[in-house]
Amino acid sequence: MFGRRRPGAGGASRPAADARYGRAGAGRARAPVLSRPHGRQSGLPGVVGLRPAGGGALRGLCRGAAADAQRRAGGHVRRRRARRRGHRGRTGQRTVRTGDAGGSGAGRAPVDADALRPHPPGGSGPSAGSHRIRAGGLARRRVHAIFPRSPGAASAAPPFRVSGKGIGMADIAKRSVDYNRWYQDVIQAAELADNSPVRGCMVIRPNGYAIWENIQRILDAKFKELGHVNAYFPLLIPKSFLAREAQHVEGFAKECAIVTHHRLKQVTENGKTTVIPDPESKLEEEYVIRPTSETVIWDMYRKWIQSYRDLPILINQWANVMRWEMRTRMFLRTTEFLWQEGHTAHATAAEARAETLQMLEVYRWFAEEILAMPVITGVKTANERFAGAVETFSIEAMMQDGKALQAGTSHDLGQNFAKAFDVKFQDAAGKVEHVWATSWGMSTRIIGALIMTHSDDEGLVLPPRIAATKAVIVPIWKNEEEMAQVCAAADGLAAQLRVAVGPVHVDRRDNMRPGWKYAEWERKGVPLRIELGPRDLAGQQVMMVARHDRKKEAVGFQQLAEAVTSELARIQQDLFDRAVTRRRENTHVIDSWEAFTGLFDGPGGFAECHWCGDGDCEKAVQEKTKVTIRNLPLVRDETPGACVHCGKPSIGRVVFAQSY
RNA sequence: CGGGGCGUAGCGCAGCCCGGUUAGCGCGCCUGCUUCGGGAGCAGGAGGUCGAGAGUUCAAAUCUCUCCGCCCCGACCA
Repeated sequence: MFGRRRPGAGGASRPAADARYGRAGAGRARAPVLSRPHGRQSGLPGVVGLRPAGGGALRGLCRGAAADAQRRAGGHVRRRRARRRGHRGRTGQRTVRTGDAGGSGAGRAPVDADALRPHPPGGSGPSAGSHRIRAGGLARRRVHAIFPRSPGAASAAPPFRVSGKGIGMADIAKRSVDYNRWYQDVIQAAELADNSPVRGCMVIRPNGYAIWENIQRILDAKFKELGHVNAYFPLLIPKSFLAREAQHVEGFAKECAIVTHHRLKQVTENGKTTVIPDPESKLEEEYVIRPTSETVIWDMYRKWIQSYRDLPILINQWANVMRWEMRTRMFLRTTEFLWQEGHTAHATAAEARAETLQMLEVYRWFAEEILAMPVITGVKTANERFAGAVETFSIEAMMQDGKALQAGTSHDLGQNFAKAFDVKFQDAAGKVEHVWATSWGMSTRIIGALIMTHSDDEGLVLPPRIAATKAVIVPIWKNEEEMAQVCAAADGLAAQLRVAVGPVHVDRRDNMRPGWKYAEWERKGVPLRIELGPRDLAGQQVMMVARHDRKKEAVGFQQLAEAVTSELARIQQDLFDRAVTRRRENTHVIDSWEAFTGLFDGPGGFAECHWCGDGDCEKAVQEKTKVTIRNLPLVRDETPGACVHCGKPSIGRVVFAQSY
């Protein structure tokens, strides 16, 4: 994810990773990330001989298989046609998009977007003598006046903007029927993102951005704990910079947006006024919108580094980047995306390698502990290496359709960029040498992975640790008096819960019924729902319902904070366990080509196979089956065997899968 | 960038083939009343440059051309 694959030849065998830093398996036992590994990584034996790979990249043939799967299941296009036909052919019966028995949609209740917005104090005061509460805009404002939003409640305002029902109301396609459609539907239904007027770019909506903010907050804290600092480098990169590192330019040249002018000019043609780039403002040196920042950063590092005393430099940047992709998908591949890119400079190769592995471990920790997403840490093959890297490491996750998704990468850049940008330092002995570099990144793509790891046919499912709203309280009432009592109690409980578990929202909208609210919060992935009605109030208890398994439990007011805390922990663990189980069930040790093609013609998943280490052999597999080597796990079976494709000797198993 | 599909109200769609009053329907939205423990009911109402631009025509959502966008497939990739 961090970078372009290196298009050209790979290096010879590289030192392998220290197994300490990788967790390949379900990895309940975690390697702590708390301290920087000190000392050198001694040279380690090759994980597998990574041979020089041939030139041009061979790319994601993997899509075809997904397409097949989709065709099998009845694809998008067919679905649409069916809908159209349905309208024409069947008398009066509309074609319903999913299995919703509601059909006519008669059962949809109204929702008011305004209900949760703070109302201006003026003009919303209760008017004496009026007791009309429930209906109508004005009356609704009175409700808010009766129950003013407390400062506490306001500060814990939901990241979910409660929108009108018209938005995100589309039924969600079933995963089993149309996985791609389902993915898009979930994003729409949970209001995570929307298409923008700019091709291939998305608008990240508040619900989606809240997830990104949590990702930023948690990762940023971890980076800083490990000694990194943040900085910001410019969006525009002089075109010539890209050309400095041969592999790098080859990797990125095809998808750069280029700034050529600095001024627009109004022109009127056939009575229409429009704007064009002013020919007189053409730039002498054109700029490239960064596809990644290695070049600008290393140009600066040259100025900042003279002696070993200036090292290491451990800088991270939170930024947007742009890669002109042919085909885009929300979060997974957009023309512009947000990410974090770390760029470090070191005095020794060993230190750089240690940093690379340390950050890989950070990503592993983050994916597994925070996102409840099990990942395989490993080394990329030469074919899949970042353009300009000596070695690329990745974390790979399995999505619910069995395909792999690279969720974070960490690169050992060796001295490639130091040489390209002439960054040298003098060591303690007075010797001048190029510095050693790393870079590592995680992007908004991880949100796509998060969606595809946990969500279900009802909508988004979020692990509590990354969810912006941990729980939502739905008060239930029949009349004004009950409403007052129930809402007051809900506010009190919410205040306690906020202290215990963080953001909690009280959904006091009075224009929709509880059932509607349940469905809405489920779509939006809030991990826990707490129902509180008059009967509960009488018994001093609530009903607590988990989003992911709908487990329902009555909890007394006194035990609530504790119960919610432990229930959120249970949810977090369940989601992780569920994902681990799914991965295990869809991971197969495969030793014959027949079994290999059988797996990927059929259900798909991960295949642990022997591989000879030859890049051409890897490409041949890809061309035949659309399956690629995801990585060479840091912890893996190193029993010798025969390559699953060509039969040549192999010194260990690697992970094959179709990928996003 | 090649192949296919689709752009009509916030969402989902009909109308287009065969050009002709004020462009319809469901949901949502607004107003009122009744409702409220799993997606409420009735009544009234608002909302449209028919993706954009040219062209043909007395007349274009409808026919022609160009462009833009979205979706699927291929190529490419985080």
